[in-house]
Amino acid sequence: MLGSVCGRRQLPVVGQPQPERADAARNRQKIIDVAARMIESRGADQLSLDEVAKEACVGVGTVYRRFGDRAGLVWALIDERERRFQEAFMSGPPPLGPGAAPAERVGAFLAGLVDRVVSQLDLFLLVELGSPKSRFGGPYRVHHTHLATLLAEARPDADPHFLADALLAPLNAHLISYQRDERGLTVEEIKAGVASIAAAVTARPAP
Amino acid sequence: MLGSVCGRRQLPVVGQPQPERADAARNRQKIIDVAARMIESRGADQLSLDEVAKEACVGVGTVYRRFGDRAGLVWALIDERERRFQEAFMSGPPPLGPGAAPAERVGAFLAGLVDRVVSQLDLFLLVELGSPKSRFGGPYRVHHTHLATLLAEARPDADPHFLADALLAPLNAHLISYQRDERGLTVEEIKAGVASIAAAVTARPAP
DNA sequence: ACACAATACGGAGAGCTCTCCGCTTGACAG
DNA sequence: CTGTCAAGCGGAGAGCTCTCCGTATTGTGT
Repeated sequence: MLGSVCGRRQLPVVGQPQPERADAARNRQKIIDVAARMIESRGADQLSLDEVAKEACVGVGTVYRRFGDRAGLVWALIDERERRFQEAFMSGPPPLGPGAAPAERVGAFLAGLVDRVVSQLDLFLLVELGSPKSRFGGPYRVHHTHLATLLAEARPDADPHFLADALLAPLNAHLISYQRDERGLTVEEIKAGVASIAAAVTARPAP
Repeated sequence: MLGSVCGRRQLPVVGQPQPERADAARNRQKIIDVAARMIESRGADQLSLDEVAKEACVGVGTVYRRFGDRAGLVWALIDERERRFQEAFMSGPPPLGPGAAPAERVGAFLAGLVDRVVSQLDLFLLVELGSPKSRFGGPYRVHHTHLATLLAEARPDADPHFLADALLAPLNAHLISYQRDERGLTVEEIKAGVASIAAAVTARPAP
C-alpha cells in the first residue's frame, strides 16, 4: 500500500532555530509525513499511532514522546492551516483582520472558523475526542482570547469570556458533522445560523 | 405495563426496555448495580467494562450485548434522573412545564439542564466521548425537540432547530467542566451567562 | 413432559493507546 | 579528536474496548 519511508534521509531544514536535536526533528517530520499520508489514503478515523510508528520506522514510544497523544499528533497536522488562519484574523485585511467594527469582525471570524472546521472536519473530530487539556489548550485558547477581545469592545456590559465560549461551542466538529450529515444542513445554512446568533448577541440590549 | 405483544415483533424503542428473557434482565440489573457502585467508589473515569463484567460475574460479551458500548452503559446509569427531568419539563409545573411564556420556559429549561449536567458531570463527560450516534441520539434529541418547539413559539422568524443546537452546545459537559475547574466560574455564573444568551436570542430582533 | 427455535451466555483474542526503562546517539567543551 | 551526559530511542507489556462464535438457557407449542 503505502511505500515505506524507512531509511530515506530527510533534508535538514536550515534557518529554523532548533530546540530539538537533529534526530528528534527528523523523526518528528517523518511521523507527520507518514500520518498525513495515511489519513489521506484511509481516512482519519482509521489512524493508528502504532501503525504510524511502524510505517515511519520509529518506536511507538517516539511518537508519544514527540506528540503526547493522538490528539497532539492531529494538532500538528492541523497546525499549518491554523497558523495561516491566526495570521489572517490577527493581522490580515478586514473584515477578518483589524480595521472593521468589532461586531463585523466577530461575524467574519466565526464564518472563517466554520470553514476551517469543515475543511478539516475529520481531524477536528479526532481532536475533540482527546483530553480536555488538548481540547481547550492551544488553538482553542487563541480563538477564545481573540473572540473575547472583540466581544469586550462590542458589548462592554456582558461577560466576554463566557460569551466567547458560548459562541465557539456550536462550532464544535461533532455538532457540525451531525448537522450536515444527519440533518442535511449545508455549510452556508450553518454559517447563517451562527451569524444570526452572533448578531443577536452583539446587538445593544433592548432598552 | 407493556400490552400484550400477540406474536408481533417489537421495534426497539429508546428508553423503553424491549421484552427480555429473565436471565437477560437479571444480568442487566446486576451490571447496572455493579457499575454504579464502582463509579461511586472510584470515580467515573476509572470505569472499565472488563472489570464491571468480572465483578458482576458475567462475560464481557454480555455487557456489550446489553449496552452496546461504554456510553450506552453510562446512559443507563443516567436514565432515571433524566426521565424525571423530562417529565418535569413536559408535564410538570411552570415555569419549566407548560403554562409559562415560551421565553421563560426556555430559560428555566436551560437552567435546569445546567443543573443536571453539573450534578452528574463525570457521567456526562463519559457520554460525550462516545460515538456521535450515542451523543446525539436519545436524550439529546428529546432536549433538542423540546427546545426547538419553545423557540419556534418565541421566535417564529428564526430557524428553531439550529437555534436549539446552538443553545444546547454551550451546555456540553466538557466545556462546563473546563469553565468551572480551570477558569473558576461558579455554576450560578454559568447559568447567568446561559440565561443572558437565551434572552438575547429570544428577544424580538431590533427594528 | 418434551422438543426445538430463539435468545443469551462466556471468554478468547484482535487491535488499540499509552507507559516504562535500559540502551544509544548527538552536541559540545576541552 | 575524544569524553561526557542529557536527550532521544525502541519496543515489550499493561490494560483497555469491542467482536466473534461455539455453547448453554429459556420460553413456547404440542
